[in-house]
Amino acid sequence: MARGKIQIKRIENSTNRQVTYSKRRNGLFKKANELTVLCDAKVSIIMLSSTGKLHEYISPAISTKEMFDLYQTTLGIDLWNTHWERMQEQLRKLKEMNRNLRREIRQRMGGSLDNLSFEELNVLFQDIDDSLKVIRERKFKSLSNQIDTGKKKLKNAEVIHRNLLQALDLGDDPHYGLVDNGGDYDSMISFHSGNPRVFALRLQPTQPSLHSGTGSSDITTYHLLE
Amino acid sequence: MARGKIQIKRIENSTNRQVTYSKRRNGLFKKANELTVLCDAKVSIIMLSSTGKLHEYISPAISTKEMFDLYQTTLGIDLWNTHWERMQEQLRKLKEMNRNLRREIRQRMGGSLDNLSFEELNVLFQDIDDSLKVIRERKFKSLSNQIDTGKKKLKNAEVIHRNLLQALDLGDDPHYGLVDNGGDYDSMISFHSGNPRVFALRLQPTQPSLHSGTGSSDITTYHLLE
DNA sequence: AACTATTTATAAGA
DNA sequence: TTCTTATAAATAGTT
Repeated sequence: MARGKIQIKRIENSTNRQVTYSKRRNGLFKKANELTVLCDAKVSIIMLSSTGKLHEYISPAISTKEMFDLYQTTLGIDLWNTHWERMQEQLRKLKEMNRNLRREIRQRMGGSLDNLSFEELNVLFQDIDDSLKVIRERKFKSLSNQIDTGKKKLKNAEVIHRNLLQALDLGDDPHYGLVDNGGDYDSMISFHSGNPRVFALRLQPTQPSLHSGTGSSDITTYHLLE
Repeated sequence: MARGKIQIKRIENSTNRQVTYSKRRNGLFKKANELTVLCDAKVSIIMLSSTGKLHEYISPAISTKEMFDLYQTTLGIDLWNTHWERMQEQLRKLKEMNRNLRREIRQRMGGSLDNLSFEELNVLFQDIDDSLKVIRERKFKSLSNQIDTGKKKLKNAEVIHRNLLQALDLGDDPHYGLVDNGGDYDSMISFHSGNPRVFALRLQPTQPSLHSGTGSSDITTYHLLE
């Protein structure tokens, strides 16, 4: 528009493109501000340059958030309102599922049985009784595994012990050769003991702290151009 | 800027103001579009006229919502974002809690036992065994209640039957007086039968239909200006 | 960042 | 609203 007409198409020279972006951005913001004043209008401009920088113009009488809200209200509901509602629905469902799961556990623990009929109680009883059998079997299997492991470790220890005796008998070479099995003897009979319940159910305490982030950001706001 | 310079201040004449608004809006959008093409940038403009009309320009390669999201991400978090994030955190917690509840139930049903130590299995077993005792007691109690209720209903039926016989014997008054106990005799032995499990656990199917709203609104969008 | 020849935008009038 | 046009403003290319 000066010193020669230009085609409206992407400027290939990168430096040139950035210079033009900067110049025209200022032009655009100036025009936006003139419009704001002359016509008593509200304008919000958000720009993203090809280098990823964000710039903003907002009329003095309004905030960008107000503009967003206005935009959404005018348009209808959408944008992220559907997301919001979908999320709330999901929350509701999860809470309900949670309630049901807790109830089932309570019943399996012998609580909240007042509203169950005889037949329901019977089904519940059979169900739990079956589970009990499975767990009993597991217990025995686990026990026999522990015993096997114990036997092996004991055997191992004996071998090492014998080697030590031999070494002491036969010489004073401090390197005993075979002794790299890495087994710690103490662990032989130490069962993992910890919290008595399988795991704790904890009601969420809710309400995290309010987030209050500050710090400089990538955005430049032009509130007024002279 | 032509036929005389003007002061940049509110145009008092209303018609004039609107005309200028319209002209300059077009100018602004045209410039925004040139900028978009020349500099490979993304621009979002939202304008509100003094008469309350909303107008929008958005670069072809992006949507207004994306621009909003970008704006928020770049700026930091706020606007509605804290709400959003708090909600997502809550969702995450609920899901985790649900997972744990399901695991506990699986274990109580004799599944997912592979990672439990002997001692943990033992605790689980005792726990379930205790629950079983509670439920067994409940079962018997429920049964004896059922029997008691049955006896009472039977007694009641006998009384009614006797009354009926008396009424037939003594006269033909169709109103039998006492017979308004409302008990239906059939229900005497009908236990509530239905689904055999106490209640069904159902994994949420997720994914509602995509929202596709159309319809006219108060906003005008200029996607491209020649 | 400044300059300036030109192009573009637009105020006022029709 | 749209067109016209004299003139103000914006800006491409250069320094």
